Amino acid sequence: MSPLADDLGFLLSRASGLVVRATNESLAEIGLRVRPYSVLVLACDHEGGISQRDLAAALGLDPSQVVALVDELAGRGLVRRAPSPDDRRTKLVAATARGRELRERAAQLAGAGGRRQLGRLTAAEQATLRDLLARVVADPA
Amino acid sequence: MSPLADDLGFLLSRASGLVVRATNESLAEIGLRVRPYSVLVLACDHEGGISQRDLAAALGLDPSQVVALVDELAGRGLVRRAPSPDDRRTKLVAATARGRELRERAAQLAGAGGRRQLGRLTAAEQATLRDLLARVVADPA
DNA sequence: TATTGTTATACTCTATAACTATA
DNA sequence: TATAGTTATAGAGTATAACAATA
Repeated sequence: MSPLADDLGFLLSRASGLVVRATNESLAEIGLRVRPYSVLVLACDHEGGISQRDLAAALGLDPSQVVALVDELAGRGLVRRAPSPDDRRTKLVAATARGRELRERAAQLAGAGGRRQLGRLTAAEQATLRDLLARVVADPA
Repeated sequence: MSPLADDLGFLLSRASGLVVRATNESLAEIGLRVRPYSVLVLACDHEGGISQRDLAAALGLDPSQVVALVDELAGRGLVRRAPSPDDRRTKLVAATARGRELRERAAQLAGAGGRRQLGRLTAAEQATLRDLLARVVADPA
């Protein structure tokens, strides 16, 4: 008999929706949205490139969803697909110089967008929230 | 090592996605999903009915999205639309007896679904999470 | 046989614009 | 003029199934 405003699942999806929307609005200035941005971040942070399978796992997406995201970034010259030297099935997605350059600006914009909602919490509270959510999200393996 | 794993916005949308999916899977047994379920809850908790405009505000949706949700529940005889005595533009959405009956089972199922992810936190931690999210979500007015 | 990337498809969600009937 | 509900539409997100190349 708990009212909706106390429902953790509802609060979670509401908070997520607001933060994603605010972040998308900030990223619009450089023609990015949250999903492609997160792909760019992962590509930048893996020097030798990251396979689409690993990309999908890191983002919690199905590999089939990753294709269009990489296509979009590759079409803009922000990442490129390179065949893996170890396994010819695998394509390694790596950031280009332009991609790395844009990533810095993107990170600033994304941060500013998120703060429109999350700035209501102190730094300590944000850290608490981060720890709690990390445990909710963690793979129980 | 993943930098995204420290991003609060990413964690939020990931956690929300997992909880919503688990809840939808649980609710599938009675042919409901999270959104229609939340409408049913609000209809049940407002004895005299709630206007679609207030429903939209409470759920953070556009009024146009509420129409199909109410249609679906009304089509199953779980809620009904009644004209407001005060304003003939307004329709009050109220739960039927069948709606109230199903709501109890639905709440059990939704709770069980959410616990598949949120049960990793103690009750105290869940309360902390609830308070933090409530502040992120709150209207700053 | 199993896995990586891919295509295809369908359904849900989100976001707007515009219309109607009331106020 | 403004508001409540509605219709319509388009784009983004989610979920599966199946296929080709490779392991």
